[in-house]
Amino acid sequence: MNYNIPLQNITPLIHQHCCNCNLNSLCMAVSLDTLEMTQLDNIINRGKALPKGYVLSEQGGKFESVYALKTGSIKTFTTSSEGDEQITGFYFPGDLIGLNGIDTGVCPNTIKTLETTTVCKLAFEQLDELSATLPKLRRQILKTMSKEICNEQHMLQLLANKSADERIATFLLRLSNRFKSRGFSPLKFRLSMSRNEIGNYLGLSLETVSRVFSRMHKSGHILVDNKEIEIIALKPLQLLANTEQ
Amino acid sequence: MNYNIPLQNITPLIHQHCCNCNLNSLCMAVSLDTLEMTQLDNIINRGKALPKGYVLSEQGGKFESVYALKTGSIKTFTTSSEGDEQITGFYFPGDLIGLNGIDTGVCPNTIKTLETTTVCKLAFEQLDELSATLPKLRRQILKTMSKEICNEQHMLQLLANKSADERIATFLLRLSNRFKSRGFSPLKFRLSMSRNEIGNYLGLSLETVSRVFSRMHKSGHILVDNKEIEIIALKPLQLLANTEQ
DNA sequence: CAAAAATAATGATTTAGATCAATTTATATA
DNA sequence: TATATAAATTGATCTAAATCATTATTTTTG
Repeated sequence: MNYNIPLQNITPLIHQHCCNCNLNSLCMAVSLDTLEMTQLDNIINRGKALPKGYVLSEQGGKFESVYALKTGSIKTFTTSSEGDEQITGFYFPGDLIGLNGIDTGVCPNTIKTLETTTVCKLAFEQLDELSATLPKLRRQILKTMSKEICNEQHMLQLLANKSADERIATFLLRLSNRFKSRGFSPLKFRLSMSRNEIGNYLGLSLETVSRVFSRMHKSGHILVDNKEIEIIALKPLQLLANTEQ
Repeated sequence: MNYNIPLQNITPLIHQHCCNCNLNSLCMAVSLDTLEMTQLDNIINRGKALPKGYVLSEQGGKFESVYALKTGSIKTFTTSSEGDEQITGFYFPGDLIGLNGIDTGVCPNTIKTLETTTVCKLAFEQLDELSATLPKLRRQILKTMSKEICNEQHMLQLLANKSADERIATFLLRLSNRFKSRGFSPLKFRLSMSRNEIGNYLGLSLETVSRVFSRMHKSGHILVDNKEIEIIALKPLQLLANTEQ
């Protein structure tokens, strides 16, 4: 055997099937056995790396596929008739994106990469058919959508009656939790979205986002170096958030 | 045949099976054939009229059932650790409620009647099993959740960057559309929720809700008589909403 | 690598809607 | 049917965050 293959050439190989994917437990394939995973494997279209700003699916287009995020990050947003954009979510490795097109058969939002990103593309019709015979897969799809609803209800709560400080603190803590569950550092991470995008998502102006970051930096809660964030005082930040993450 | 049976005694009889239910097309049973409907019928527990303020399911409780609303109206809300309530949705006949408990197995919000209300209770495990053999039913469940996600994303957009006037106008127009699709009058309806509940849902104080109602009344957009609303100028109201319903 | 463009930080000013307060109207209850 | 309680309206005041404006920093690109 040749052990001299460069790492970057090995990586795609060991990750090319669901059963070897390290995102297994987060993604579709949770708790499926080997045979079931092979069936799932057969309907997956593994994509190559997509550049920053790449549009995976456009609002108004036909709903056909869902996407499993492998590396990088993604934003979803709706564009109003006046042309202004509302970000509806940020997504990270292991997330399954695009299921909300089922109802109307039309994509209700645009899916766009925030940085270099790799995804697996799943044809929805085939996924649905497969789910008839794989109860665990069926349950996983429902769980994903259920979680999405809960996330959005959590956002409603945040937007309806929380201050700028509470929104930002909650935003950072939720990111922290999500990174943690993916095996990334929960206390030190890089924001792949701009201040403007954070503000848009949280219903704040970009100036307010910037000001709150500065304030939290000065008060010693976090360390802000442009897009690099380090949570210094977790408990006080949680207190500041004043909400469940 | 006896044609002298009072109407209130007939109604429960002709509505006791899904295939005779006038909410058919909105609810679970959309496009199922007679045999399929009979199967669905077997797992449904039809309830009697519930009084105003009745709690169907409490936040934190075990997730076991979903509810199909037959008559009346319902609100769902989350309660934070500090005890304040955030309304996440209002529901009307034909709506299917409670699917967001699937992810964690725990009810993420409380489901409460806003007035005298009747519902059908469906055991989720049985519903899921049945959906394996009934593709249309499976699709209907996914559609319901997908629609819920879209609704909430629409709310995010509303809360993130719309004025009080836009929020209220959009709220009224969405109600109008929902009543219309249920065969009720789209221009004249009774609000089953209080100003306080509307404000909570829309991220506004009850005073602002009241003021906007008064303003819209004075400007001739709507007619407000306490809980009775009549939309007088639909187009101008849509213009005021400045958003898709 | 320098110039241009985009993004972020910070200060000054404005404002929409919250909060506080009082009154009116509607609903529940004895 | 009167009384108590809750809900809604309306006015006065306050404030958090938006907007406008400038400067600094970062990123892109020729």
